Amino acid sequence: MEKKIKEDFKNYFTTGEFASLCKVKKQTLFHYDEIGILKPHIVGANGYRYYTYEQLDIFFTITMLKELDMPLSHIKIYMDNRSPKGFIKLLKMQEKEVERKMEHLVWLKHYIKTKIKITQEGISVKSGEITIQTCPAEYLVITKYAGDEEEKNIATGVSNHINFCHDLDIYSAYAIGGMIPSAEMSAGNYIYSHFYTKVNKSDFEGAFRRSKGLYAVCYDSHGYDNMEVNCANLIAYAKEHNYTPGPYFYEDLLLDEMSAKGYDDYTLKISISLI
Amino acid sequence: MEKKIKEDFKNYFTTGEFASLCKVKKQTLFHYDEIGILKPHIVGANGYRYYTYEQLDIFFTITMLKELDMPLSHIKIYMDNRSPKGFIKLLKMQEKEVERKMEHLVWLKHYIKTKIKITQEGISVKSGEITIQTCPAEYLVITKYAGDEEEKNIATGVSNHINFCHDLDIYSAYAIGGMIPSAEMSAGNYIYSHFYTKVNKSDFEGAFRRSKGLYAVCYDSHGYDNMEVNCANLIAYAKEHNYTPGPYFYEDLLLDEMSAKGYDDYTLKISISLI
DNA sequence: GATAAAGTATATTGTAACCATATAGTCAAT
DNA sequence: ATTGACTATATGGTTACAATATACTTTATC
Repeated sequence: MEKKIKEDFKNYFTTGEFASLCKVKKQTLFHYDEIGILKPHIVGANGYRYYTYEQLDIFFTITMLKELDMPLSHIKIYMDNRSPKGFIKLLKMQEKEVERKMEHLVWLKHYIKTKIKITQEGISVKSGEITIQTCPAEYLVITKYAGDEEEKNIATGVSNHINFCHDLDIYSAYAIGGMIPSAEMSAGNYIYSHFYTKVNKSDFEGAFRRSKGLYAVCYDSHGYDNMEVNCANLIAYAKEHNYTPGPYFYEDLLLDEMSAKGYDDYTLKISISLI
Repeated sequence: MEKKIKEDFKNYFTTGEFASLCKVKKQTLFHYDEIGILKPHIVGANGYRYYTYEQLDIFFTITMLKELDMPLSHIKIYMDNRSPKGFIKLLKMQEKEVERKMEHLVWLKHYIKTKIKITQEGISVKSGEITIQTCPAEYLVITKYAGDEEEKNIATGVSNHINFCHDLDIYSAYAIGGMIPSAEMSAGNYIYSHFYTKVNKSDFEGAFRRSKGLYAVCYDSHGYDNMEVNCANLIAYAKEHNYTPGPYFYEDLLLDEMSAKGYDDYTLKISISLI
């Protein structure tokens, strides 16, 4: 009797063997058996599961589908209605899914690279010091931030800006920046007039072009507290050197909560064009 | 008092608002608060959570890390020890992760395309009919399947083959094929001598080259049952047409359990070179 | 100013796709 | 015959939330 069983199942894999070939735990196979997406080809009188080598390919295909985020429940639905034509249809859908994922990864890579650049700039600066930089043109998606004084608050302004960007499918690695009219500043009001998000020219037709040229730039690695002073310093600096300060301060956040602990350690960049 | 609270929190987002900007459920923010990776900037006396717009960027960065399969627990560890330099280190690691994922997707795409091709061939064939095909050269990773008769069983042979392929980092979209010596076949034995996996020439230096040229090919869409008959027919056909049959039958599985329900609906392809 | 509608909080349970562990039966080898 | 290796089922745990229930706050409306 023992001999007989051995003979019968010689060409099959036990759960452990099959799992090892699949490079997964036995548990996974139990689970797949239970939910019915990959049942052993036969089950012995002893309750042992026996798999064929053809089933290996099924397992790998299931793995592929899983990697493309298809839930096992959907795989189950497919398996219950499987057919050669259905399989091709499924594969073609997955092919598109792969392409979507690739595009997303390309975007992610760009996002990461940009974050690295921003953070490196944030690390390398001296706080409070004013420098003159020749900046290339930059493109900004901007939204006005005004409304009557009563309603005015940064949250709704930023919210509007974010929604505007989302509607345009724009998700930048840059934090939201703020524009402060230098005229208002001179009058003693540090008030945002616009919020912006840096984009590539190609990302949005109607992007605002921040012209290239000379900018007076000041960094501050102690958060927002000295912003007014920094702005005043920039204006003073411009006038001292016989430049006319441009109409807006640009406020950029370089180091935020992701690398600094608390508002007081944020690193900000303020720039104003020199004319 | 009410007015006071309103004033205080005017520039903050409530959980719901913040969630909507992040395009997630409030629950997610509760969860992040609970595990400590993204706590609201302040919590009101009423217990309400208030988030700043700067935290949006944190949320998106966390999302990015999550998409690259970093568990929230690791993100938490990072957040507890965060620093600008640490952030750059993290980002550079994620950049590599993106590249790994892209490579995998390239492979996946190839895998899917190959599966489509195989399945389409499987669909389009007429069962039992013998055709002559001019086949291009193909490269196979092969492992011998012999040993003394006692130990001989398909499971261990296939297992050895799989492990051999895995060691070479070869994961083909092709199911495992079998080579049957035509001499043995003529003697009445349908016995595999080798198992093989189709690869690209570049995948493996030592790949066996299945030479290009004429092949007699027979498909069977009713599983393994008629294999011996099909092989005999192929030999007969070759001789009839004054060809010498090559040394091996190649047995390929085109439609398996992934598209067919049960052994009897598998579609197989047998080919033998004509000399 | 009262009430309803909308939003927020906590707490509990549920989900997917397993993993870990415990207990018990089976098989293979000495 | 017994040991060690393997199998089975069953139960609880994990991650990253989602759904739901209940209670409290705030906002909007009459």
